[in-house]
Amino acid sequence: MPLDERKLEVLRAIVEDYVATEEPVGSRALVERHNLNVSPATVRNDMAVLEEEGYIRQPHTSAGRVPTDRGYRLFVDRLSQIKPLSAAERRAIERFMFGAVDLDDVVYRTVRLLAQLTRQVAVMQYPSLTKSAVRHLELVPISTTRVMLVMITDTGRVEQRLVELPGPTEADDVTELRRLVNAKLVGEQLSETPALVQSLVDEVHPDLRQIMAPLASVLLETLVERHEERVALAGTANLTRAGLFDFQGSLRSVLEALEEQVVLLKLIGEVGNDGYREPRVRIGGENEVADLRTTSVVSAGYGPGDTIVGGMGVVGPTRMDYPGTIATVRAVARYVGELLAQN
Amino acid sequence: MPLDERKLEVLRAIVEDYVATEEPVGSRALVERHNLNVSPATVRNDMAVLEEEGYIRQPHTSAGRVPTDRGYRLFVDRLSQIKPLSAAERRAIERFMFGAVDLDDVVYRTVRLLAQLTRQVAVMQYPSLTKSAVRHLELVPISTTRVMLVMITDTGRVEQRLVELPGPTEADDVTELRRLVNAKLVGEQLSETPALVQSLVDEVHPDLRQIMAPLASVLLETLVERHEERVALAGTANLTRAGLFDFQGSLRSVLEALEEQVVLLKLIGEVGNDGYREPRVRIGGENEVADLRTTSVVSAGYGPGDTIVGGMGVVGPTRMDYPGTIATVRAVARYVGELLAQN
DNA sequence: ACTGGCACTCAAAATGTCCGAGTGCCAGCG
DNA sequence: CGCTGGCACTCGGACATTTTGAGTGCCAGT
Repeated sequence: MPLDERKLEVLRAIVEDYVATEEPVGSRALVERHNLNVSPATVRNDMAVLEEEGYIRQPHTSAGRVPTDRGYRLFVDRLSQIKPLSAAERRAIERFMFGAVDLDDVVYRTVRLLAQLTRQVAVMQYPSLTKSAVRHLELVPISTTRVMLVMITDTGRVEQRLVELPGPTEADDVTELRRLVNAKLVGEQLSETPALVQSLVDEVHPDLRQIMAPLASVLLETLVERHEERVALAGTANLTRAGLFDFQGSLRSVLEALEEQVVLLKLIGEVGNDGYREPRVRIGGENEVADLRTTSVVSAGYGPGDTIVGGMGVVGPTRMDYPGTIATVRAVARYVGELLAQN
Repeated sequence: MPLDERKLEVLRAIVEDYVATEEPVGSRALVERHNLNVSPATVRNDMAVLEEEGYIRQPHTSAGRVPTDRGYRLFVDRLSQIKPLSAAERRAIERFMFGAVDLDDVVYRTVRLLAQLTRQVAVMQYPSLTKSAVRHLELVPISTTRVMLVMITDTGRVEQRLVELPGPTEADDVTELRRLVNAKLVGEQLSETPALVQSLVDEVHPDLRQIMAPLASVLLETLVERHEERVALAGTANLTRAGLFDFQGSLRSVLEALEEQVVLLKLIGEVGNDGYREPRVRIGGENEVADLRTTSVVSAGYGPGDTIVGGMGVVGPTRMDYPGTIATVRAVARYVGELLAQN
């Protein structure tokens, strides 16, 4: 049965009231607070239909109704519109981010900001390497057989790695290597580099090849592997606020899931993959991570200009203020994007 | 009144049982489980004395006894001896740490290891800068008016900072600056550098002074300020295990405290200051952080050889297995120290 | 100095009672 | 035909009451 206008209105009212009060909402309370111009009895009939269709349910007979995941989904997709941020919130964002000194600091401030504004757990992926370009490569001799490789990307990120050389090496040779490597790689997207590194090894003067080999393998490691997989987290204390009712007793497993960086990446990271940066909402069971089936996730991609270098988002109970949260996540993601672009 | 041998034995038994069962322990249960060769009535008398002296207390009349902070303190100081680690635990440490690729990875693995072994919340300070020495400074031109300063320390840590120059600058000048800065600072302890930076500004050729000034201030910032203040955290999920009984409802504030990096530093960081690296135990109210009055902290310094570059530790309910926890923290701190020394 | 016995206390669990919000259904109304 | 008011019914939560048992303190006896 298609839901008519009023039934949708009833669903919206239920979601809003339940989010606000945290208590199952009954027909009387509903007509009192929202001015649907009908009687409780009518609402009850509508509720019965909504329940049949799986949008709401009763915790027990003779209790009020509570939205199901499906109900929230409908609400998010069709019944809500994103609240514009208040002026106070806009100011808070600027104040909070003002004076960030380096990339780590930006990330750190952002998660805390998000956690504070949404009063939920905030997660943010460090800018992914693969989407950024090489700005400079530095080779620093540590001893005659060791060199520290330092890479700086255009997102301002710095990676370092130790390289063990096969034998004692002249400072001049190191300088030459530095020149070669920079000439070849600076300005390139990281994702393009593996092929280039290979050609470096092939083209290099035979005298240097022995040294180039280990350097190349470390380079590859630095450029592609691992480590783009870092995630910052804040606001776990907010989990206890939502507390015992949501997450019924599974608070522990939620915390555990949040500590698994890999899990978080899956959650937040895949935002960027489709090149779509607008907030995305996953509600309860829609979530692939079993431990987070009692939570909803609102995540968005961020990055300078048109590129997306990572994701950020918020994890909270399914009973959350979706319009507000979505708006906040979007605003913060945009702001950080601008910040990165200025660099 | 001085406590005789048996009363101490009773206290030890109470602590051990309470830690094991999480329930107030009564006189009968005590004589049954430990073979003190006396009757419950006798134990009751001893308990009365222990209570008078403030080592134990009753949650309510007609309940068993529970150790107080003071009781735990006595237990830790005089009644317990550190359990040697089991072979399995030793293996776990090695297996877990094997293959760590860089400093960040070592820290990350260490906290997770600690959290897992102790089944509590683990905290670890990133190796502090002040105790380490400058290995190399690099200046990378980003544009004509911007330079990226990269510092590498002998603990393998890398710090970077952007420097805004007052005007367009020649590459040659940058090279010259790099030479000057390195000549002056490489090999010096970070704590010694502020004076040297000042002399750099004074001694530099007047042509370069204009450029040196902003560089110097950023240098100072990088060398001393902030940022040595980073902390890694793991195992917050373990808080829920101890759960509702300990931390009575203050779980939230504990989580909040744990998110405050500054607080954690105070907790863990001061270990190194006295140059003493053995585990230190702070029990309940002994703790200076108000939000952590319901917890105990076991912390130790770590570092290569004789120097201490940071602290690590464990936060848990006062009702914790002190001998085991102390042993684990000590062993892990030592292991990490050795690891750093090998570098 | 220790023990067994006894009266007493009190929190927690079990049981019972009541209340009201909420429901489903139905007959009547516009 | 859709909405409404009315009514009987359900059931969880709040509250009061009782029961139970672990634990205590104290004292007289060995």
